Amino acid sequence: MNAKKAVERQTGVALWRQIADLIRLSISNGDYDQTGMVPPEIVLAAQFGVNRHTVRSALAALADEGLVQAIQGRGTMIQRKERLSFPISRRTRFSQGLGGQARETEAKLLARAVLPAAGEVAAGLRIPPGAPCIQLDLVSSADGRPVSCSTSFFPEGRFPAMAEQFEELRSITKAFAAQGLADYVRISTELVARHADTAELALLRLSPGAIVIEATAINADPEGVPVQFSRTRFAADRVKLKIDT
Amino acid sequence: MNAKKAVERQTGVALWRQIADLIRLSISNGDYDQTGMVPPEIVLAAQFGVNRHTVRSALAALADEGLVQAIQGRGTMIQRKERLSFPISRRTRFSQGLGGQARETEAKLLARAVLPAAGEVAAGLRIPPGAPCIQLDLVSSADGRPVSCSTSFFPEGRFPAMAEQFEELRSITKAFAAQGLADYVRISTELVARHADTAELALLRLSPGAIVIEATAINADPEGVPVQFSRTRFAADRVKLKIDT
DNA sequence: CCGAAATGTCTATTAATATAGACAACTATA
DNA sequence: TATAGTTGTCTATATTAATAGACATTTCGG
Repeated sequence: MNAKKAVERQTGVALWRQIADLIRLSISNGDYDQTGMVPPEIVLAAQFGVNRHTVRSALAALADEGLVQAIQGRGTMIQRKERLSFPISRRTRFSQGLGGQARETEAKLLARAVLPAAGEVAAGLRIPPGAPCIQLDLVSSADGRPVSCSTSFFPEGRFPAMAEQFEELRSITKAFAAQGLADYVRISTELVARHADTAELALLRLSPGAIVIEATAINADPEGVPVQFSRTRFAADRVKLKIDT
Repeated sequence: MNAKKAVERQTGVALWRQIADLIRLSISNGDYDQTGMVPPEIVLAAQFGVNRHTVRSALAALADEGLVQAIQGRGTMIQRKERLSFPISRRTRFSQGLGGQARETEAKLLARAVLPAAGEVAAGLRIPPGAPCIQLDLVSSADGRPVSCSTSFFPEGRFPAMAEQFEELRSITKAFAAQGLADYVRISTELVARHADTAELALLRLSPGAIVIEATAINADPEGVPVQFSRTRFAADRVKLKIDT
């Protein structure tokens, strides 16, 4: 359990960032729950085998994220410690899924468009390439912290008012219902983890070098006809995906 | 689709590493499939808004991974481009899951031990804390490339010969069968993505800063009694997890 | 066989990262 | 109210990362 906290040099990742990532991990693992504080800078410096100033750079980055707060004379206190558990199942719904974990969830519409379906999207939705589909870009937050950003495609022929309905109802599920689809299930999910790109860093308010989990999913009506192709990028340090089989 | 390839400075992640990660992503996305080559260094430098030497550092890192090979006068060729699709379902089995994607799969036993079950393991296996369990550490490879490393725990009371059987049969499924358990299913899976630690970098032969997907899973016999608690770390740039619901 | 286009190698300079040490400022407690 | 323990700030220096430019070397097509 007490994994050796080692950092490596000349890897293209600055020591202070490696250390910040490791401390963030320790916080979310609950390693410091007894005290509610990060160990003193000198102790951390010894643990990682670096200078105290290097540790200070790491802690400054974490303070910048709002994860910790240093108080002169006392120490560095942990402000926040979250990793929302996010269910992935046939019936995944964003806000429901988070259950009682967040007081408030929000889905914000970033962009909408109607465009001809390209290869992957057309194949997933099983519509001819070039057929019109509606694209919605969303950012979902829990308690004001962005958790994921997503791009969804819906067949325009079947759900022409998807964008308007979503804007009014603030929910994909309700927008489907308003257009005659009472229920839908997930028929396919693929997961990939990678570094966040610049757009994602901004949308999810991540620090550079952060990780996103990209879930490419297809939802279908009860008859199995695809109704939604979506690509959701989760902020990896804020969520844990729970797969219900 | 043509996402803007932007890099950021003063982030603690060297530009050459950010660029290497982006190029690796482009390769696995198939962006360069038409030519089978990476664009010329000058072009990449212009795209990323950096000096040619910085791009060269990135390409050198990728060449070090064996992903590309530069040939003077011709260009930089893509050597390898893989992302194994790995199914996650109630009946996930490592070698079966990879199907025809790899010619050869191998599971190597790194370490074995008998130890008292600690909190999380005991809870997952539903045995009293302190009850003996068998720990097996494995590295799984496909075609000689490490794909994942895992730590599994089995209740010693029920499967006392787990380690020996695995060593002989080279398969968890067969080792279970040899001890009277013909079938088992996955009852729980949790996924988290994070940076690889030093041990994982070595085991999976990753370059520093690489990402792992950590899957914490519980397998149970047909009656629903847990038989295995496992924590598997996948090399994120080599796999795509496919969830069958 | 020439020249365009690509990678390889070298030098020099600037900016960012990391180390080192000293001491000030603040907190909690004996 | 000392004092130990902690964070904050300053200076100085060495190492690494990034930029800039020049030119050599190799490949390939006209």
